[in-house]
Amino acid sequence: MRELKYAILGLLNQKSMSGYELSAEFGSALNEFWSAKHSQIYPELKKLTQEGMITFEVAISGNVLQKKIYTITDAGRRDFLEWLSEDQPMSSTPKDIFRLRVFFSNELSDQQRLTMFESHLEQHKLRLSYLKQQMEKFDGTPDDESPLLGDYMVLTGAIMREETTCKWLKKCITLSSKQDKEYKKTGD
Amino acid sequence: MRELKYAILGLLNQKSMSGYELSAEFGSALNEFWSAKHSQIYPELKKLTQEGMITFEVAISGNVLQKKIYTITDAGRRDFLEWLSEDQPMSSTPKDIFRLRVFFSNELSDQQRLTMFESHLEQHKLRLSYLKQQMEKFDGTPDDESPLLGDYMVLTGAIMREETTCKWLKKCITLSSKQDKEYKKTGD
DNA sequence: TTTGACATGTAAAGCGTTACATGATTGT
DNA sequence: ACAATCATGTAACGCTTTACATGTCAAA
Repeated sequence: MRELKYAILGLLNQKSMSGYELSAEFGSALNEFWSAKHSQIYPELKKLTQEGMITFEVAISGNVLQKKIYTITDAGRRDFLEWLSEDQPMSSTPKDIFRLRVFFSNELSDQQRLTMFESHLEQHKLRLSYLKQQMEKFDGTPDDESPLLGDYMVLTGAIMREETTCKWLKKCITLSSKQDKEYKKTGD
Repeated sequence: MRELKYAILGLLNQKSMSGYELSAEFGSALNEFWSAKHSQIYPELKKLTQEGMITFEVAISGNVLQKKIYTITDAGRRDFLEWLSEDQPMSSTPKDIFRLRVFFSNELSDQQRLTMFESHLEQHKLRLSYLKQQMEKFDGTPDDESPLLGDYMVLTGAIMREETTCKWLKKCITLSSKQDKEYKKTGD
């Protein structure tokens, strides 16, 4: 599959940069749908260089510190574009450990279950507000020619996803405590 | 992390079954948020047996075909319940190869981009209708005591997620072709 | 002078998929 | 007889994370 390969080629197709900078990209712009540690990136860059997909030039930061600035080659660009043009079927639902917990949550006490949902709701609310703040970097909606449109689309998708997750968690909280109030009023 | 371990323990906590049956569970009920092939399940069952989390009895189907029916032990149940009770932070966004493609999609022609979105929209619509059909197995909303509630919650979440994905894809289609109509009318 | 960011690598271990391998049972 | 499903395993390969390992640079 070599998915990391194409993530890297895609980024280098936008702009030449070092492994460290690529690493930073995976931590910011792409973080919403991809990630990779430097321990995976550096070996992949080595491999891509050997395969002729990219080349590098050594640059100096300060006096001696070396960094390798990688540039995509024509072969690399061709390969990347070919990959991008393939139509690939929808991938299977990704593993989700939280949903696994929810599936088994009838083994928890009502209180524990509620706490679990509320804790996650708080975290997703926070994530949502961060994403909305990210949205401010766009000055309106990019038009269909803009190279920013892809970025805008994935951010929009991420916000919609988080909003839905929050709604779902609220619904789960309602379902968990649905009969609780009546129960307690009668029981106490 | 041993997440497969807890997925298996959780299932065996509901009901004793064979590796083959566990395999089938991963293909149906849990498929919305977890999966595992038999090549991963059998070694894990072996390991869990060695660790004293589960035991098995050999049963015979037909005349000679053996199957191992696994049962969770008290130690296994304790371990599972402890894991379930831990409060774990929200996990980072899973890798999504389609969103990676969308991010880079400005390199595609308008037509290619549109086809990509439309193809995925069709697939997600199909998935959504399948999930809605699955929902019919529930006779109304399970109450908060029901062991079915977790199942109901994850199905609800999956439907909400697919609905949002469809909405997002439609939005992407609009954004891709936003200025196209005007453009073509003027250009032609 | 010390902290944090910059910068690049390797090693080990775990997780996951595909492929290899075998054989019984049931229904057509 | 044949196919589909039941049933269980191992091997090889690739991907990902965590930890190990080293050293520079800029700012406080």
